[in-house]
Amino acid sequence: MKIGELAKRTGMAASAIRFYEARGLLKVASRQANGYRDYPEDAVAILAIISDAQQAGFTLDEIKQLLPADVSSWQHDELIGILRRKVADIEVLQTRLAQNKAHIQHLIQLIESKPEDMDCQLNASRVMATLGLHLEP
Amino acid sequence: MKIGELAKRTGMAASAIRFYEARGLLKVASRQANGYRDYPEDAVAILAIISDAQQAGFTLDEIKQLLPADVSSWQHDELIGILRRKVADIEVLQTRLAQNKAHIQHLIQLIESKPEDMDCQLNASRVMATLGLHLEP
DNA sequence: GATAAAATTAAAGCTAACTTGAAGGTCAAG
DNA sequence: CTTGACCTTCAAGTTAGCTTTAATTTTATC
Repeated sequence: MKIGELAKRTGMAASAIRFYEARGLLKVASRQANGYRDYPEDAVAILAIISDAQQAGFTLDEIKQLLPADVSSWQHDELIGILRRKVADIEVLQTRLAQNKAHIQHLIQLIESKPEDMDCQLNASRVMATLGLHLEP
Repeated sequence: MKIGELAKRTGMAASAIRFYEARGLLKVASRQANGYRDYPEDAVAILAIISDAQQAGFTLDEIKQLLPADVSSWQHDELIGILRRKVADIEVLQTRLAQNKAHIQHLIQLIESKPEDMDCQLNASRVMATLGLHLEP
């Protein structure tokens, strides 16, 4: 499969695929007689993994660790370690997001419960005060 | 207060504070006779808001919308709109994070439940297959 | 055989959010 | 009056993750 087809099948830009190769995420593709890269079917799955891992919040460098050139060389413990750490990271993010969401909702409440006769200036100050008081831990 | 003190009190670098001013997030600071920036106490609170908003996932441009130079000019409806959109964004993120977490945990399960006599190669393939089958929507 | 579509490379460009560096003014201490 | 900490500006550098451009070759199509 040439890079164009691989690009279409993965939804990635050919430039991105070459970029991944340059970064060492993809093992260097074999070449056809004309010099064009020639990919095996597997490449689609590997790029899918890269794309998924990225959506899961892994950086390209982390993904590189996760995907040694030789798939059979995956290190059980190392892999598990990386995955566990990522779960921990996600949990931290979840907590932060929940706090931020609660916070913003609190702000919305505050702003909406503004007495109709309160002027903008005062309301703004009230909001400011709240931000100052509650946003920081 | 000079920029150095403000930096210390907010935990930000002076360069970052100047950067925010250049980006229009902070109103241009008044100057002392010698040309040094001179900040009022309020600046600490404003920088705290910027920092918090950032942690909440707002970009500097969004924060700029949230923080008009003149606090009293906050537009009720506009502000509410921005906040609601941010809550929606956070909810999308929460869903994705939950999915990613579940996914990674599933992988950990798969890898850990590997029969002791299965060789690495096979296990790797199994993991690969799982990734291919389940990571994409 | 002429085009157009697709491939190659290396290098430069882009966005975000800053930091760093250069070159220099200001100020308190000794 | 010199040293060093702190301030100024402006320009350029940094990291991530790609994209764009340019110059060139190959392949497919009319």
